[in-house]
Amino acid sequence: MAGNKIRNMEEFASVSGISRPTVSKYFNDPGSVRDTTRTRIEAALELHDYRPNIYAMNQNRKLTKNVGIVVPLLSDPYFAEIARNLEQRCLAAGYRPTLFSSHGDPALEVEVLDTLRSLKPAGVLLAPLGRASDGKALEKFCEDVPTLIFDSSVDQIGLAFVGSDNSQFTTHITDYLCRTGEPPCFFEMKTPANPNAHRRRQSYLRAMEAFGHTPDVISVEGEGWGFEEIGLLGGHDALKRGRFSTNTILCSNDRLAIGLLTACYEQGIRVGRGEACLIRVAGQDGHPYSRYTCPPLTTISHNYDAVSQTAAEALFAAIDGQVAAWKSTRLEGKLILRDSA
Amino acid sequence: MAGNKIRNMEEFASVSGISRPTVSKYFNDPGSVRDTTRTRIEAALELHDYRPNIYAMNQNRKLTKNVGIVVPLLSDPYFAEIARNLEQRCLAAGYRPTLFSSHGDPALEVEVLDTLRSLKPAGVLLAPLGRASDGKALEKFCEDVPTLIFDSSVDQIGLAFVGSDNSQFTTHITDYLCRTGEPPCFFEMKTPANPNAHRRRQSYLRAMEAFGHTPDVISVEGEGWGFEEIGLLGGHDALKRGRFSTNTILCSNDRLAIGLLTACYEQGIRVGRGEACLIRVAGQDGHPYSRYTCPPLTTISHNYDAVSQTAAEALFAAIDGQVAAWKSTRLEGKLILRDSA
DNA sequence: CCATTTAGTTTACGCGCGTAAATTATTTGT
DNA sequence: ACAAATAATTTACGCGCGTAAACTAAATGG
Repeated sequence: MAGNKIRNMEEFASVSGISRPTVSKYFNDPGSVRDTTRTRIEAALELHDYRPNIYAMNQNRKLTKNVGIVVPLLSDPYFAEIARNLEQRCLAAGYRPTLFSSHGDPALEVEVLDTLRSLKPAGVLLAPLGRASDGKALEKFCEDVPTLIFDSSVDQIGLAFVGSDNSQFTTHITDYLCRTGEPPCFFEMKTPANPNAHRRRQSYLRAMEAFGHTPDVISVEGEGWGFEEIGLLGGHDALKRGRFSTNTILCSNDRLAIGLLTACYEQGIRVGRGEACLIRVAGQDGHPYSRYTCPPLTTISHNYDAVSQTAAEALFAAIDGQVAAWKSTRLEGKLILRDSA
Repeated sequence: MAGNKIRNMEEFASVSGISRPTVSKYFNDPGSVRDTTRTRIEAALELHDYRPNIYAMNQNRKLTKNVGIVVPLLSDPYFAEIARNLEQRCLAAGYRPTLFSSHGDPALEVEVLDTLRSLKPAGVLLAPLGRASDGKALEKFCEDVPTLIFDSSVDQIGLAFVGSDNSQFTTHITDYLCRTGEPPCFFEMKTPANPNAHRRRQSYLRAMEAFGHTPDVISVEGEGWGFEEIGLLGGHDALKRGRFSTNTILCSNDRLAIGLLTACYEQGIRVGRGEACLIRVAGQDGHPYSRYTCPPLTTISHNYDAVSQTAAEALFAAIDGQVAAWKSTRLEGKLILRDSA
């Protein structure tokens, strides 16, 4: 870490007393050289602070160590959190993660995939935009680059899919709400960006039927990824019109619930399970901010750790050449009881 | 976009009827070749869908087109938003932005800078962690790589600093609060991660003095970047102990305010400017979620656009060789009046 | 201790492109 | 139309490393 400027691997090899091809092997996989050799190289590294030129490294390597992580919207703390989690796992596994956000824009998503191609990544962890995605482009990309799809699935593309079991989410929380009070209405976007939303509505309908209740779905207008805003406006409208047939509202996702809670507040409608409360509101996702709504939001949370671990490990296995048939893994969520329902 | 696989620039040059060095020139700067030549190359591009190998490109180029964007915590929507803004500007200017987060960890920040070095970026837009940053490491990095510091300044390192005028923020919103009700107490973290927090406290003290009021600073315990949590716990504690000497609380930042609002809610203390409200709460930053708190948060907002535009343009100018003495640009914030104060 | 396996060394080539120098072709201005 | 200026071509080299082949040295095992 201290000394002389080493300009390339040749020079570093000579000062470390090891031949360049062996040093090269070391940098590709430190475990592939003998202990004594590794020790000598690492001793030299302490003294001379050399790092291989990544451009030269990746130029001819069949496989780089790059891994792309793509999320639909990085400014959504849910995706930011899962991206962070995936990033750490990539680093721990010796890969070089690079983070991309589609910013909610299908055209940008395609551009991101294009950029990613030129990085020649060993693999990609991709959470598609969903409905709005350019399906053909995604499919083509998955043919060229080992890609694991997470969060929301699109056909059977890529190596595999890992996400949450949205049906279980909705069934479970609907069950909870039914057991503890009036059966819930379902508050959602009319044209959701994400396919998970459809699964959740279907599960709500099935669950309500199974429990012998009449479902009531309130679909609000609004395009794009500004869910809080949509929940706020749609919530105001639905509340004013008395659109909710029971005193309990299950939101399709937490961000929508955050907007709805604000609408309730602004209309002076007290939310929660206490005596003075008029309605109950629950969300779905376990959004990082759900703890800090007023009242704190009852929700069913993704298992962030398990989703990212399963996704990362599946990708790494595929990169290591372990072939596996396409499969879909959907992990259960955990109910988080707070004051809102 | 349709056809044959072109393997390298040589092949592409031959199918486009232009010599390779000229094609190389084109890719480095499309404007550097004659119109007729550019047209021919672009026609060939339509047919053959070729992109230069970025690793080979960057290997010998003195300057890559890479730009690093580093923020302290990407899961904070404030940083996510400003990062997105900067990213777009880099793309528009023909650079290849890469996003990094220090995840609130000084050790990770150093690692990020190390990774960045190996990318040989043309420039870096860096928002340091602040107090916890390894100052020596930052300084050394700035000597090696053209770096523009934004959001929070650390000495006089890098090309320049661009951020918000935190003194103006606090003075302005303190003034507003004094004019519309009781003068505010100041709610902050005892050991804030960010130097902006110190500026804000100082400005609060000065402003209160100037207005002839007695300042009251409530500094709560708590380490790290979980500001909402710190605001929640510290808020509960301060409320229970009656630590606030007036009915108005100015928070050092919006995330702290979000936690405090939750604490107020949980203690049944109604917040706002209405009749039935016991206290007023205001924040600082213009956090993306501040619109959705209950009540919606009165705050003073960063000028996201202006900050990122100024920062990006200053960096691009420096990359283009325009030398300029180090300077600090601090942009004014805009008061956003909502129901909380 | 010798035969066998495993790891390191030498030598050599090539990846895809940047870039420089010398030359030739094309565009300007007048 | 011709000289001057500008742009493209040809030729050639090198960047820093991956990687393959043939060889030699070191570890292993019975």
